[in-house]
Amino acid sequence: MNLAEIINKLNDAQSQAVALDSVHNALVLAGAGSGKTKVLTHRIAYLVTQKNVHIDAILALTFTNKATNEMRERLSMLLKRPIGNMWVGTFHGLAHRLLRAHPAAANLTAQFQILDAQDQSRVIKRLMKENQIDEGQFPIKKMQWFINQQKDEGIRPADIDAGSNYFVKKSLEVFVLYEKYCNDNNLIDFAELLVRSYELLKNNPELLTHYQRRFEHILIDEFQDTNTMQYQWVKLLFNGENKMFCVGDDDQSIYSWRGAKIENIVKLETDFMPLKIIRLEQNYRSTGYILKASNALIAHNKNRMGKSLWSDSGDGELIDLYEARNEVDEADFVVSSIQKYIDNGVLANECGILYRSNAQSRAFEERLIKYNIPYTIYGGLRFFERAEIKDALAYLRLIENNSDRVAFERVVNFPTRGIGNATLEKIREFAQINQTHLFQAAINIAPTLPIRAANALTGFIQLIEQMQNATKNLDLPAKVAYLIEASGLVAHYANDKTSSKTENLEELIAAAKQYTHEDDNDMSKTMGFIALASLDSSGESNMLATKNVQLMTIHSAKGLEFSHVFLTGLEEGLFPSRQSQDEPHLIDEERRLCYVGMTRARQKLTLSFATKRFLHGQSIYAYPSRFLSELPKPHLNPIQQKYGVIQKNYQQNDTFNQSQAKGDLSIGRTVKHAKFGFGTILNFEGVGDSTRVQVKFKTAGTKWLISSYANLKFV
DNA sequence: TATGAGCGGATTTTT
DNA sequence: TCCGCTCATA
Repeated sequence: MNLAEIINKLNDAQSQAVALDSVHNALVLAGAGSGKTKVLTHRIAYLVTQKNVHIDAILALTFTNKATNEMRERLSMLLKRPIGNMWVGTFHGLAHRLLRAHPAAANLTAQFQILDAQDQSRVIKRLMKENQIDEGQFPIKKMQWFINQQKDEGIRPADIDAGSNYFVKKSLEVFVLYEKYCNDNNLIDFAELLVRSYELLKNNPELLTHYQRRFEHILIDEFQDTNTMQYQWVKLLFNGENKMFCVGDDDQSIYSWRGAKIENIVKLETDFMPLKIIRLEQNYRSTGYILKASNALIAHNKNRMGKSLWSDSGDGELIDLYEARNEVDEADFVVSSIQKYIDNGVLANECGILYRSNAQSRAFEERLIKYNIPYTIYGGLRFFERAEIKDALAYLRLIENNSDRVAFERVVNFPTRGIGNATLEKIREFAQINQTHLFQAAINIAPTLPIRAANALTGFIQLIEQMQNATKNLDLPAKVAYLIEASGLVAHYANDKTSSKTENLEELIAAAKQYTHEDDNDMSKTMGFIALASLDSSGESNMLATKNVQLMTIHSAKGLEFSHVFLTGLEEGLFPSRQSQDEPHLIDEERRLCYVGMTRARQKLTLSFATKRFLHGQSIYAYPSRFLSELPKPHLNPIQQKYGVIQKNYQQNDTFNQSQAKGDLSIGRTVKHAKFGFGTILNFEGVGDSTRVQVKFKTAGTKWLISSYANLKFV
């Protein structure tokens, strides 16, 4: 491939980035639809074919497996060869690879296993029960959140000073128990993959030097999504000789609640000098009005790096805006519009229905069914997260490695075989005292048990041993095929005709057949497959090509595009969500989310909101989202409600935060509550006796109150 | 050990 | 309202 071939189809900014000199590190601010993946892949192709950089000297990091797969595919096409075990992967995937390559130096045995979020929760739950920590007071979710948050920041229990905060104290206690459990059982959770591989390099200078020298070029996708640990991780690999090439878009940062730090983009300027900032602002995706409206929206955010998308593809159609009476009306409008598009030749899978929260999908589903339009909903359990799949994998793990505790606990009594809690406790206790693993403990303890329990347990031990023997010489797919039968899983689900569990188990064999094992040389094929199941739980090497209308949250739509997009539920309290209402920085993130949603559309964008919505078992009245009033009116095409209700001129509510009179209630007004004291009205919704008021109290925090009960006094 | 009543909680979820 | 989880019961 020659230079012209690489550069030809790029615009100025893109080719400037691709052919950047060998002196600078780069921050490429790539707006939505500006050809970010193209720049990344072409940069690599440029380095390899023009600068004679060896492909092993390149480290390319993404966040999702989807992005990784796409990049690998495009790269092998550009380079016209398979890229095999080139270091192109997700942060977690490559961290995992490092640990597999050097387990001992990372204080792990070679058989260490990944603990996914579900397993993690189960472990925490057990530990809390064993140590009499009350789940009611200290919810498992919160404990799990606490632990992961610390790890994402690279914080170990020893680094935490709980002070006098009882909740932190207890959380720390759980953290300590959890960490001990993981260390004792060779378990690595997602966050730990990063921390541990970071420590591996940090504590082994010669290893670190090796990788610093090896990776002459480090490229990172979606840089705005890096968390503290990921930033530290790449910073550690940077020695000043090698070059960083970061691509990101601060306006599309929508995961700060998961620990992503937009500030990392700013830190680049000091930590990776000399840095060249390149902006990709030409958009190849959306038509003019969509782009201008999106620009206008995001301009309301403070602290941006600054960027303005433009396009030469013309204004296109105006953005439709529909005010629905309720969520059913909204769904009917959206689905009947889709029907019209389809009738006019638009492919159903080019229509995307986007919403803020999963609960909103229901109304759309019902309408789609009514109109007989096939649809696909994204979200929910993914293939490798399904119970029956995890059960099968647990058998596979146990056969592969008897000492796998998580696997043992999962299937020792599933399908049920009469091994109860009492027996299990004895096994755990024996293992603890004798410093052995559960399977060995089971073997030792079985003869000492009462006859029924002894038989049950011996049955399980023999089952595993027999499966081990039978599968010794089988390849992976045959192994899986054998074990789903022999374990009794297939039989267990056989008479369950309502679910697709049996089909899923069959599907697991297909997944095993497809698994290529090309880039995991440090593991056996079986181990590689097991790891893949944790690291890429989607179970699809590529996004399923469907002909269906696509329904998903805006978060999951990031990175996707549709010719026709419906961005729905644009109501205060829903989008932006109620939880973000008091916090300007959270509102900014909601606004970015809205920006992401809008910029998914190529040709046609339709926005909608409902004045009344049935949510959590009650009707909620809501105002149109403030984001709507931030869009330039000339770019919008308000659509008259189908049932002839007079449309309110919501655009008059230009600044939502300003006082909106409603009887005595007005936003910003000071009130006094008998118990909570003085406060300011932040918001209110509903009418008559069901009016709810949000008040920010000076001392009692922010609360929603029913105004007819709260007896607020105006001051 | 399988089922159902009763409960609390209900944004978003890359790995 | 609806889902997931716990606990009591047969």
